[in-house]
Amino acid sequence: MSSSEKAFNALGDPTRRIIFEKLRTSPLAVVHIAEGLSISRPAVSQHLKVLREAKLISIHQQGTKNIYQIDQQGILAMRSYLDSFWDTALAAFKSAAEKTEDHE
Amino acid sequence: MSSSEKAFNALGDPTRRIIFEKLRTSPLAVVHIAEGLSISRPAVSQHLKVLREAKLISIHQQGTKNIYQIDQQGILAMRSYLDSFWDTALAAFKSAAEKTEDHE
DNA sequence: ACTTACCGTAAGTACAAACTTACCATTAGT
DNA sequence: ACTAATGGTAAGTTTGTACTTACGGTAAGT
Repeated sequence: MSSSEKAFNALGDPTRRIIFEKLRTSPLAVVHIAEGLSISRPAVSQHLKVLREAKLISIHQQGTKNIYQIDQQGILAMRSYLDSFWDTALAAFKSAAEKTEDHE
Repeated sequence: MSSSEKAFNALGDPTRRIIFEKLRTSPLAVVHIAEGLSISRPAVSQHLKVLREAKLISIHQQGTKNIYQIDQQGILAMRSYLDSFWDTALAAFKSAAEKTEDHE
């Protein structure tokens, strides 16, 4: 399973997107990530594991707390996947358009 | 449900990513999209609906054939979502780093 | 008009994965 | 040493969703 595949799978879940977005402004401990969420803390832990394996977040310990923060690797993987569609899709679109249109 | 949310949900499924990638090089009719896939054609139709509602693909008819092609809207939505993480996550990372490091 | 090719939708099933509770491990503080 | 705080994992349940088959509907060809 490629890097971007894991990332797309991970962000395919709404709850994981919410968790991911919580880390946008600053790193957070698990307790704080779980705050306000309607699911149990173990469920949050399981989501964090998926996000971590997709390299969308990274962890570092601080005493008894596990601090999670955004990891750029996963984001980069998704970006380049999407970019790989960009030009080729545009070319495909053009060639399709040129069948009905005529010049320029 | 926002535009990017639908797109992430759509590309969260491996089969839909395969279908999406099949359209990378050129637009295709449903029959050709289903070729080589191990699922039934109606299943493909259902996936196409999800991708279409996420604005990741668009459709245009050609006789009795329904031709699908990449739609840039969905890709753009995902890109800007990811980009919105870019700077802020970087800033968060920096501020975290500055606590342990000291200058520059 | 009839047949063939193409494809979407409905309804029901089966399975993956998102949950829960229960438990255990580690660290910090007293 | 004991307690409290933090959080990961195991096992089992439940639910969402990716499938299937069956059907209907439209367009093109004869």
